Amino acid sequence: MSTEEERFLADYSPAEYSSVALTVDLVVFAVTGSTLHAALVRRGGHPFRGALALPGGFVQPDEDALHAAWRELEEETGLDLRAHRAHVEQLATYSSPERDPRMRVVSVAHLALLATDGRTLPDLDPGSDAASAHWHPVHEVLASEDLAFDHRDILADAVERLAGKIEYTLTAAKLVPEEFALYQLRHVYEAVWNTDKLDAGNFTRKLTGALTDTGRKITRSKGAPAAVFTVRNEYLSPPMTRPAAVTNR
Amino acid sequence: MSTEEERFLADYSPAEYSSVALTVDLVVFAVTGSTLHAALVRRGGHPFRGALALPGGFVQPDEDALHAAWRELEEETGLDLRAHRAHVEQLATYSSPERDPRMRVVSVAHLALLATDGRTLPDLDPGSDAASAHWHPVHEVLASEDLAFDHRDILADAVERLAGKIEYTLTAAKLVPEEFALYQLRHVYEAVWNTDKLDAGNFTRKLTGALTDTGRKITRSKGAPAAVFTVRNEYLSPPMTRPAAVTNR
DNA sequence: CGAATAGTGTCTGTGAGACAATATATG
DNA sequence: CATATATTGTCTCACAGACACTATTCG
Repeated sequence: MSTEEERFLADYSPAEYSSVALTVDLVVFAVTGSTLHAALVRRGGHPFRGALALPGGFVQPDEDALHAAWRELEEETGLDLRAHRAHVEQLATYSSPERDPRMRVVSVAHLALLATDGRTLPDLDPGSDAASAHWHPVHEVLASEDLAFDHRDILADAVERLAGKIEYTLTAAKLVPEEFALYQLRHVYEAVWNTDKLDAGNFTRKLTGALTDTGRKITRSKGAPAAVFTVRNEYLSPPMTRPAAVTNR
Repeated sequence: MSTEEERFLADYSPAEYSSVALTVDLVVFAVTGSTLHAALVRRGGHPFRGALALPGGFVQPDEDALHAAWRELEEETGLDLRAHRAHVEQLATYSSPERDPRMRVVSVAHLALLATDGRTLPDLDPGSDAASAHWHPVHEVLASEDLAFDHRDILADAVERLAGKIEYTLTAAKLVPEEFALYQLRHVYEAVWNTDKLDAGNFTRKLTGALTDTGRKITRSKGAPAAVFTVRNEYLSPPMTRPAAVTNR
């Protein structure tokens, strides 16, 4: 132990000081259609063999947790982050002494949002090892699947965080290309809130105030062409209101 | 290193694994009048000698961060938690490798709310050592004082978290006795939002829906007696709206 | 043309905010 | 009585939600 550390410990009384292994766990979300998906890993080894788990890894000595989250996002999913718009933010820290039966591991969970066009999910490194990540529909997983460690809690917390945050911010736009039509954004809201009751007309009216119209239009298979927008204002005022229906609080 | 740990590390590739010291930092809030106060410690030693800092301490091997926060709340402030209603929740984790110049310390910051009657602040162990905590007005400290480490960021994040949270929950009631009058709750909102523009009549109307009237009344120095309420519903729907004025975002 | 979709118009109910009015306490 | 305060009443404006309507595209 260095003298610096000894002086440090002298600051504290009593000096019970122990070290922990610090990891990040990632909740990686992407949307197709009106379904929210998460990138999950099937565990090959003990403990929780065969169960689904969140991707993650150690925080290194020279980086903070957010940096580790970005690095692991690239390493564990095999994503080319130059080709995909991505957003990462801290979720919460899980520190129960028993959360990993092997040793003390404290994990700073992060929320990662990947932009999609709403039709296909980003490729998750098909060539990597057996423990590579695959997309799973979130609300179905939460309803039926067993998850390793405390990853069910983390995943549920992540969904709730995102569901709440898109009420008063345009965080939903992180799940959609930089330029997007309103139906894409609407599908994100439906996917996160697990509902289909969003009136397209009212949705348009409520959101256009926070967006910039590029003047361009795009067309789907059928129907009138939709205007293409970019985000003007990160905050929504007044906020969107989540339908009371499917909300599981 | 135990065999368990070795097997554990084999899960990861590459196995760069390092340990960190894990601490909790506490943002302890209480309200008198319409002013939000935080319990802060004046640092005696290097680094940041003389600067104000948040109370905190190490997470011990057998406890999680929340438990450590409760323990440190009692130890560092000398508060008798049997005599004071208190609420503690996790805020965020601060993990920059340079946040403590002496060694790698990762801190899970927590928000602690102490109930007061709005007239006096809880006593902060007057008999303890020189580094004992004292109350400071939060918005003044943020405007003028230097804080040690990254504690200014943590304190500002805590205020913003609380300011946002009382918009859609009755978390403000954690800063007030279990049974309270509406003016007490209104003062909490004014203190946290750093404003005085809350109309008493409208405030009453908006909140009574989430409260239970005990039927009893209390009287201040002058004026009509105020009804005494308890919390019925933890969530506010529709939410309170924060006045645009003083909000510093 | 028929089907699907985008965006606008319209109506109604709810609630926020401003402020007046009333009731009730103290000194 | 003068003053302070709590609570209710009233009015207006803004907006959410429901839904009809129009315009525009594809097949």
